[in-house]
Amino acid sequence: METSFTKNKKLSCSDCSLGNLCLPFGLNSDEMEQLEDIIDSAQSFSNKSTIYRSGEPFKKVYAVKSGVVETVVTDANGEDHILGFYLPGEIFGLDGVHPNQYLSSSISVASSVVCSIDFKRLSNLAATVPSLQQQLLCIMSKEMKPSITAHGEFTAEQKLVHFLLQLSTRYRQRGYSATRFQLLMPRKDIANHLGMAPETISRLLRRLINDQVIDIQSTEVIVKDIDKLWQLAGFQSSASDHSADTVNFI
Amino acid sequence: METSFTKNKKLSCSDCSLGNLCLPFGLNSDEMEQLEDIIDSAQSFSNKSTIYRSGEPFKKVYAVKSGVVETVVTDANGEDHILGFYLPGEIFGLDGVHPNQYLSSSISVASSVVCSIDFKRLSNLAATVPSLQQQLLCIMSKEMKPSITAHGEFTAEQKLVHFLLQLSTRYRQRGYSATRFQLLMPRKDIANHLGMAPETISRLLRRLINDQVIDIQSTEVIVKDIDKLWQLAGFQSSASDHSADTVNFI
DNA sequence: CGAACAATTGAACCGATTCAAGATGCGTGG
DNA sequence: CCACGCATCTTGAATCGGTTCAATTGTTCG
Repeated sequence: METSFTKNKKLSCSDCSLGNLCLPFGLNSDEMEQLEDIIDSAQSFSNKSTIYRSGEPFKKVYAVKSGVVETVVTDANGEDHILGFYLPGEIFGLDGVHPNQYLSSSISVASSVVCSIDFKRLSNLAATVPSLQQQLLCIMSKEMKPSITAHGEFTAEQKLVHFLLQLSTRYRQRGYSATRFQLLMPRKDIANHLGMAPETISRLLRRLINDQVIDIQSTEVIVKDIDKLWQLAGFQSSASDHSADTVNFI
Repeated sequence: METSFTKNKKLSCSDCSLGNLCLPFGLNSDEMEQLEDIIDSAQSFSNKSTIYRSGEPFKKVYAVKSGVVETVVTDANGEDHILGFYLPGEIFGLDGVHPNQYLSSSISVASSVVCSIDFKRLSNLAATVPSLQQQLLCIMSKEMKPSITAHGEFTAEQKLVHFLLQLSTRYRQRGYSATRFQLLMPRKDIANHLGMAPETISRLLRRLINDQVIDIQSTEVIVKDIDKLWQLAGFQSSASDHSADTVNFI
């Protein structure tokens, strides 16, 4: 049993990110077949359409294939709170494991394609495939790390810059450009997520553009000075390499 | 395989909380023995002493037996950020699963007793004990739900009141009183965690005391009007029952 | 093309921080 | 046991960052 961790050399923690396919590396072809067997076919969702609703029983987890998905909770006052955005290659819905129902709703931003996986079958499979189990735990461990900027004590600019860096890093991890990427979600949603007014987002982006740190062409962000961006985020280290993995945390 | 979820009727999601012992229900005596076998003996930590440091390799997860433990990250500017507090019966250290090292440090607030569990052995055991696997996933799923008040858009009073309600709920879940509990961590740490100034904590607590909502006697909080507290938190529902489980989320 | 919505920009306002000072509590040593 | 010193907590007044409100411009789509 102890060896089940060490013998599978194919799996390292950086593999946890799951590639652009719905699911992970480190499986032999037989295991991979079993896995593909339980993945449902991809579904398309148009802008603002709901993938699952808060309160529904937890059955499936989802992987984004294209587009962006946001998760939202509505509080007792009817106010929505956007908890996070999920980019292509990322998994969402795992927060439903606990009370065995989704506590947030997931909504497609722009049009998105997602594929779903029955969680019971996935977790049963994980019990027989150690590397799959570890990857599941890895993904969840990652999501346990709230963006540190959520913990207050940061200026609006730091929060926004950090948000941009996070997107950049996550796109890069999935094989996309870290310096040219889509900002598909509306300002209003970014503002909601970061806990500030849409007007503030506007003003700050304007300032970043004026200062030649970034450029924005329609929905595309072009990072012109990533070091400056890191500096503005409040982490002066030339952190562009290894810290990529910890951007969610620090 | 499919039946491994349904046959173990002893396990329901509410069991995920782990009792006051280090580990969970739903195991037969043989499984329980295997589990106890891998739990290390309890260790004591004095006030402000470190249990593990950010950057150390991830080896163990920990359960609080008494006292309070906080997890902290230090950013590149040398500023500390308190990510969370762990009460008796709760598990911490699981955030280290991902990059296979701890990204936060854990520090005892006041004096605490904790026991540790080697994670490799725990996760190997989980692979053979489905209910243990599910509980692991459950605990992590719970921690994936950041306190919604962290997502900005809340007044300082709402954040603080929500924090108090969260403590109350978590103490109750572990069999302690929901209306009389210890506030062991200093104001400064609460302020840091909630992203506000210590002075603000002071003023708000004073107001809550003046308004007869709570009382504070040295380190003990006495909740005098829990309905009012929920109301102040911004969730007017008489939510004292089932929402207990979702307090982290909403 | 025009309507509806999203984004931008300016000016007044407000909540929370900051700075400064005083109060309370607590362990140590005389 | 009290006196001292240090740390935590409390309270007040000035300041500032970000919000709110309002008006304008830009963009998307039927």
